[in-house]
Amino acid sequence: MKIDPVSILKEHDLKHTKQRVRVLEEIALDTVAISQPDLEKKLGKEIDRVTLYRILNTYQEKGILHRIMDMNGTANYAICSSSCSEDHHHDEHVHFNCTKCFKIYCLEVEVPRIKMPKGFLAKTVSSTAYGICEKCNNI
Amino acid sequence: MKIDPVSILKEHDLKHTKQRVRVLEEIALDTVAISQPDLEKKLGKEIDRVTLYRILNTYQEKGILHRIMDMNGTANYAICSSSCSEDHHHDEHVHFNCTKCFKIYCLEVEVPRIKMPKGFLAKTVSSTAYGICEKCNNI
DNA sequence: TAGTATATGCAATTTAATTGCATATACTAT
DNA sequence: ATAGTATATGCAATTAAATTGCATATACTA
Ligand SMILES: [Mn+2]
Ligand SMILES: [Mn+2]
Ligand SMILES: [Zn+2]
Ligand SMILES: [Zn+2]
Repeated sequence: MKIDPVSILKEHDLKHTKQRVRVLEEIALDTVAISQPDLEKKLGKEIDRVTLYRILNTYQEKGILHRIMDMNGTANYAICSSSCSEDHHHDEHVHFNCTKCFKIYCLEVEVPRIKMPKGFLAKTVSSTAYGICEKCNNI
Repeated sequence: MKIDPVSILKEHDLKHTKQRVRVLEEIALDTVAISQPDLEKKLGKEIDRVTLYRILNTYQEKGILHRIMDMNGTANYAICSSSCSEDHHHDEHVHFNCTKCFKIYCLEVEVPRIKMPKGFLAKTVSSTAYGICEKCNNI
């Protein structure tokens, strides 16, 4: 899937600023999710820390990015599927968190349906597998 | 299941201190997991913040508690099933995170088996459902 | 091109987590 | 019961993460 930051911004009625474009570019570079700390490092002083926080929040609200928390409570971000919108995300795929390289993959695997106990009404389910990723397996 | 802090400490070769007992008591009060911030509030100045961090860490390592991260990256703690040990946790049940009261429940539901793509080796899978809990449903 | 709305950067706060060290406490051996 | 040893605790200091307020810069509209 090709990412065009500029048109993504247009589609979501967001102003076109170089910081916003930059963040999308950086995240689109790799297919795996990127952690907020890594993102900060990559961007260095191109973008103010606070601005980055704000951009990531807006992107998440608008359905441009989805946030995946890793086992340490660190935020990771990945591009949403094209069908996500402000009101509703459609990113119910399984995530894979490598315990060696710590990368987080968005797998093309649907989150399995889970039968809830009486009284509990599940709206979304998140499912993360922890283990060794394909790259780390081949080393 | 009845919780006896003192014997739990014995079983795991941990020194019996009033702070450790206190933490276990507090967590055992409710069947739902308790968040670290809530725990801090409850304990007030009975226990130093740093000590609490350390106690929670050792309990987790020893397989006495398991940690569940909520959607905001906040740590929540719940008693482990009796079969958990230092080397191996057996807490692969589904968690339910209420989006209204924010409580986290350990459900008696096994995490479903997920088929991994070639190359990915899953060791554990975590599964959390978000929605409205039984209590909030009845209000 | 001027006017308006909002995004950005910077400084200041607030909150969370970690580290080092002196003292207190639990357990062991006598 | 007591003394000796190991380690848990509390406190102070650091480090790191996140939030807020506000002045200025920038993008879009008319
Ligand atoms: Mn994903
Ligand atoms: Mn649990
Ligand atoms: Zn890996
Ligand atoms: Zn609830």
